Amino acid sequence: MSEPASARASDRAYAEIRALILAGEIAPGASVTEQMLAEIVGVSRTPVRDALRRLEAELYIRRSGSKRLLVADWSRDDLAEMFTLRAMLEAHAAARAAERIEPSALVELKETNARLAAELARPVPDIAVFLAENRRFHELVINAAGSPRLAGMLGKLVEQPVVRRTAARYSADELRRSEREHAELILALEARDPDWARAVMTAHIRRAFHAFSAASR
Amino acid sequence: MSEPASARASDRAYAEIRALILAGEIAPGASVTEQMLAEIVGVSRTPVRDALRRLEAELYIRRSGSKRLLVADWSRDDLAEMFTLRAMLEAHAAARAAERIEPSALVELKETNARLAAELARPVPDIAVFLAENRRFHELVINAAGSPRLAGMLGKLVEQPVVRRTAARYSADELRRSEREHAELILALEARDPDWARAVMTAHIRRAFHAFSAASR
DNA sequence: CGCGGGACTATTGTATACAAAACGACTGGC
DNA sequence: GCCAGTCGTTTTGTATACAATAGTCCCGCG
Repeated sequence: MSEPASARASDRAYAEIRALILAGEIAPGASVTEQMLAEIVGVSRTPVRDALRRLEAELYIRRSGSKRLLVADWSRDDLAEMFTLRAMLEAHAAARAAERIEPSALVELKETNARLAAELARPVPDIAVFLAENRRFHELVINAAGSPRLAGMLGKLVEQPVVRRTAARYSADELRRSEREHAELILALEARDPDWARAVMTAHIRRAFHAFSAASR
Repeated sequence: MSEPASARASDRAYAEIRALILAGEIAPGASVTEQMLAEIVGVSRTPVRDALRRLEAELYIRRSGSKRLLVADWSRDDLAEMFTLRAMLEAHAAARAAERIEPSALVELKETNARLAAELARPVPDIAVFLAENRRFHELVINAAGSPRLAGMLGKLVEQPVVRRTAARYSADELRRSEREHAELILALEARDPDWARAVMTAHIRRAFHAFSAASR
């Protein structure tokens, strides 16, 4: 990861608090105060407030009674909703990408999926590496869509806990399936066929959703 | 408008700055400083910064070179993108609403569209009233979809300048067409037919988009 | 013993002062 | 005359102090 520990205190606060929530170290539904977060991160309340605004916009945090801060606790329905929205938006992104992707981006997609495949081919694949490459792959597709608003919306959705909490439970078979679906998406993008790309992406995400549902029942 | 001038300074700042941008009183692409905004609103920089975070998340404001603040200047492509995303998301909302809308919400929808129709029937319709009822109508549909994330995303998209800047240029005929489309959507929702509802909403918004494009060419 | 009111406390919201960084302009050298 | 480096100014970022407000707890009264 080796982040340069961004100079901005508010960025550090954002990253750190978000990491705490994603790692479950804060406990979903728990109430937090600006003060305690400030102490954890080691900065004053000002940058923490800044970070909280962002986290609130991204639904990692809610406000109860317009005051108290609660960390998000997603219900099964919430997760289903996220997957559904993500499927719709990311399928749209794939379709747009098919119409306008640059050759260089296609190359990068292939390289990324190759790294992902290589990891899976190892005797004991490192899930974290898989997730990183997977994330990178989807990010490339979204960027290729050339729609900043879409990218912004998806940015908030994609990284949400779902992936992290569940990927560990995916079977090796599921992971290889992902890699093959990525490969097919690349074919669709190369063919510049938006309908095909949309369909592949929709199937890819909805399959992941059901794999997730089954695994976490 | 008669807003109760919310107790929170940051809310006032948010509303006021947003209004300035929407009314075009700040000039798209212009650069602003926290200080000057603070003076305009009559509060300190702190709540202004708070408001700016929100406005930034909603893309009313960008940051150049990761520092300076610029008010958004939407290109034709940006506007097309907003309409496209809105059409997709709101059509989805309509489909979900068809499956789960409450009878009471249906009644409210009818009442809202009736008020909208009544306004159009007057000798000189007040566009502001039309816009308010129109907004309310769409809001009801979105809420009936029962998907908070979807509602959040659309909230940011729907109100964006498009509506305000352009509705004044819509012909009376266009406005009546909107009312009829709303009526058809209500039929689709009553029939609990998601596909129908989706199609009507898609058509409704894409028609509005093209009316807008033609009017602002 | 239960209920309401009021003071206390914890927490958020706002202002101000200060630090760091970025932009711009000026000057000196080449 | 042009480029680069540096200094000053402007603007953002952070800390701290203070104000307002919501939540709670306890006491007194019915």
